[in-house]
Amino acid sequence: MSTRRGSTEVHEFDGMFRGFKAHYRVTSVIGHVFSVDFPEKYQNWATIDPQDLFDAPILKKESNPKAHICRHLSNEARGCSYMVLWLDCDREGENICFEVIESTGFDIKDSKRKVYRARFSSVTEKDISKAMDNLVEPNRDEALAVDARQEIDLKVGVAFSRFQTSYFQGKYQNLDCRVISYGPCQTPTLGFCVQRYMHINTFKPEKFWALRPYIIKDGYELQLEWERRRLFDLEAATVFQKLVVEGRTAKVMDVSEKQEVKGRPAGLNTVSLLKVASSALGFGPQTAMHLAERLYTQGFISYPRTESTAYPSSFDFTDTLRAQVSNPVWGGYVQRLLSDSFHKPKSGTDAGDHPPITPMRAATEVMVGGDAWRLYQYVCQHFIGTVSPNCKFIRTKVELSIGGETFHCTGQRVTEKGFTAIMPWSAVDEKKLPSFLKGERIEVLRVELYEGNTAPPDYLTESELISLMEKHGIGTDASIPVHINNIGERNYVQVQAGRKLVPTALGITLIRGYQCIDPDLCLPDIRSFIEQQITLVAKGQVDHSHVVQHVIQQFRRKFSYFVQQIEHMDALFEAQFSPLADSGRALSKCGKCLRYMKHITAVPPRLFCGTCEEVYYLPQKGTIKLYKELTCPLDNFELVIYSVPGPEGKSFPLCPYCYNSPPFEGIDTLFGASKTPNAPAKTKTGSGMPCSLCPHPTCQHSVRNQGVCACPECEGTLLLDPVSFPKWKLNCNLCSCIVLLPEGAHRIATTSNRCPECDSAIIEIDFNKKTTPLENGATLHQGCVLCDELLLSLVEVKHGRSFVRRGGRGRGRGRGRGRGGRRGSKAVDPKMSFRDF
DNA sequence: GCAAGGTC
Repeated sequence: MSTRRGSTEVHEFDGMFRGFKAHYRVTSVIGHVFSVDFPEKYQNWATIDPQDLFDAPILKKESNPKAHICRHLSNEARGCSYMVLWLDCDREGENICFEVIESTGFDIKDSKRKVYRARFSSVTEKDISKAMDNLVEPNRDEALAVDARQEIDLKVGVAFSRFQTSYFQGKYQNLDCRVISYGPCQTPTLGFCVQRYMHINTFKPEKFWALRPYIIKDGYELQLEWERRRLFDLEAATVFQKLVVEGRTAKVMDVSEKQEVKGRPAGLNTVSLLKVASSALGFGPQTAMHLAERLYTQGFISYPRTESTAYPSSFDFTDTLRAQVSNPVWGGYVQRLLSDSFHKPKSGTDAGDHPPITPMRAATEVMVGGDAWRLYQYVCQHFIGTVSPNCKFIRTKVELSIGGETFHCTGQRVTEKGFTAIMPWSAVDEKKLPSFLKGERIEVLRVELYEGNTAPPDYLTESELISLMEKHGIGTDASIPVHINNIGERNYVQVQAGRKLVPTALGITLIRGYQCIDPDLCLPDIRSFIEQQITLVAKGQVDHSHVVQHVIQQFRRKFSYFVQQIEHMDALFEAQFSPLADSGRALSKCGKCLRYMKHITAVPPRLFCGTCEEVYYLPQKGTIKLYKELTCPLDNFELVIYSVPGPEGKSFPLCPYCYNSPPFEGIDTLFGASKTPNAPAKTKTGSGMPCSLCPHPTCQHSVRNQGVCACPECEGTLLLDPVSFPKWKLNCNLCSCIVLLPEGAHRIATTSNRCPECDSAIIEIDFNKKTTPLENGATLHQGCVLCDELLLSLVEVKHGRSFVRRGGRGRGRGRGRGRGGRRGSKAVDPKMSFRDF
């Protein structure tokens, strides 16, 4: 086999296919190739009514455009006569099959260039050969069911999330949450936590009483258990107490011994691993998955995402056990298992996905590190437990009668430790009991009337939550940790000691809100409903688009009812959170009513106009100040200055209105550059549009009119930092590049003139009289920062990793969209380079 | 800034 690199590796070899010689080419994807989203036009929160999202078209976009998986598949498929799809054998896997088919340009109807699907549930030679000999066709219906789920989840989730975020963030300042999300998995997950919280809060303790007689037998003092356990009536309990006290002696009515069995575990699946990781090892589900993934990629354990607890018939237990013989703790135990012939594991369930999680090769703490080591140890112990004998013990029960009431005591004696030898935490407690003879009479030492209170349950533990999610079909093995993480990240719950999930005021208020408007919204049935509907598609019983239409229609109605009734939920918020009007300091003037808006610094930062009852979001990080009372010529809003935090903080002006509603249709496509690999996310300005990114042709604050020249590091433009006096500088609007200008100058400004050489903006500098570099004490100088020798000698590039030569970009202003320009005639202009800096 | 699903 030969292997070469690509987006993913490609392996090639010669072999046989269906009785003919064939050259094989094997490559892979990395999860879904595509994911769904709304078209650009629907991305603007300020202009799109969430209700319209239900009717919006949806697009499939490449999940990871940088990986170029689609192009890779298309390239590798060229020249192939057959394609065999070996994806996970579940619905999502079937859906990915069709994503691959689409990417490669194969056609399932083409009888010459055939597409096959391999069905297998483990990657062993036997299973692979069997699947290769029994190729089937990919199942379109199963794939369509996933398409349906994707569209439903997207539309429902995004519509509700946008509506409730805008509504509540537009009214309250201390929600402490960037987004108030809704989802058919995350919301019921939160619902479970809040349900437990309410159970605790509404719990009314009740007094109960129990009789506890004590006897002495063979020198041991023993407390006997009452057959009635406990009574909630003191009077009745006192009557029984009197009877028992008067009984004075206990008569042994029966002594029985029973052989009991505690069964060894079945194979380990993801959900069990996550539960143990949380309850016994103290790792949250997300951490546990990361550790498990690392152990998997390093070859120490098998694939960690599986539902199955049944081992495949081809599983090699001997090999897996042998790898553990060298372990200092359980090596000897494993050796004995191997020589005494290990036990056949419990049958478990086969979900048809992957085998249970098992150790693959021996590890040491030094090899994998502390946390991963603890998880690895558990995987090993669990695996060895599954092929160990059951635990056997004898339970002795002694029944006694005192004054006509029945009591008992029990003892336990382990006869065979079995798997509990390797999993000591599940050991059966030994309880010694003296021997009793039937008919024997024993004096009663004393009779206690125990008074107790019923107690509420504790907060839901992560482990209990995982069980509930699994039981109700909320999420999958891969997504359960994500949902649990989400409700924490959004500040709906907090993880307390013992990995207990305590809902926050926000979490509680949200669930109580759904409960009073439409309880369906936070019940687990909402997921079951979607699952059950798309199963109809998977089975080919109902058309995909019918199901989507039907389900979307249901949710559209739920949504409009929710919007209509939101005041009921709002009443709960009102009681819990502070209105925007009560907080924040007046900062800048609204362009509509010309009154001051308040600056809300709580997450998410916003400006709030109390008169217009409008909210204008601001960048997440950094500080906001008024910008010289300048106003935006397009909408009259007073501009603010946004400063990126850090010692070399950059500042950019932004208009609160334009930032939220860019002044052009299709503005986002103009920002193609912000989505290229060089530029993304580095702007740290959030998703809005500051003036430094605005290409408006006439506004004097736009990058078209404030840009000086092209950034030497990226596709961005350098702009004069208007508040950087006396340490004047140019900031790139996309990356971290900064160019320091002559320090201490009185004034530096851009002019409307352009450099005839490189088309950069000519800047004007008014030097300080004492430090002017100009002859005869002159202070005023105009020039191009790139071409003027004096200026060039006075500037310095910061954060420029490489001074690459840039060319063919025109003037840098407006990203080369400027008028005229010299591109073409002089494609590579050395003057555009910052090399000389 | 939004869902849930896949994956390193």
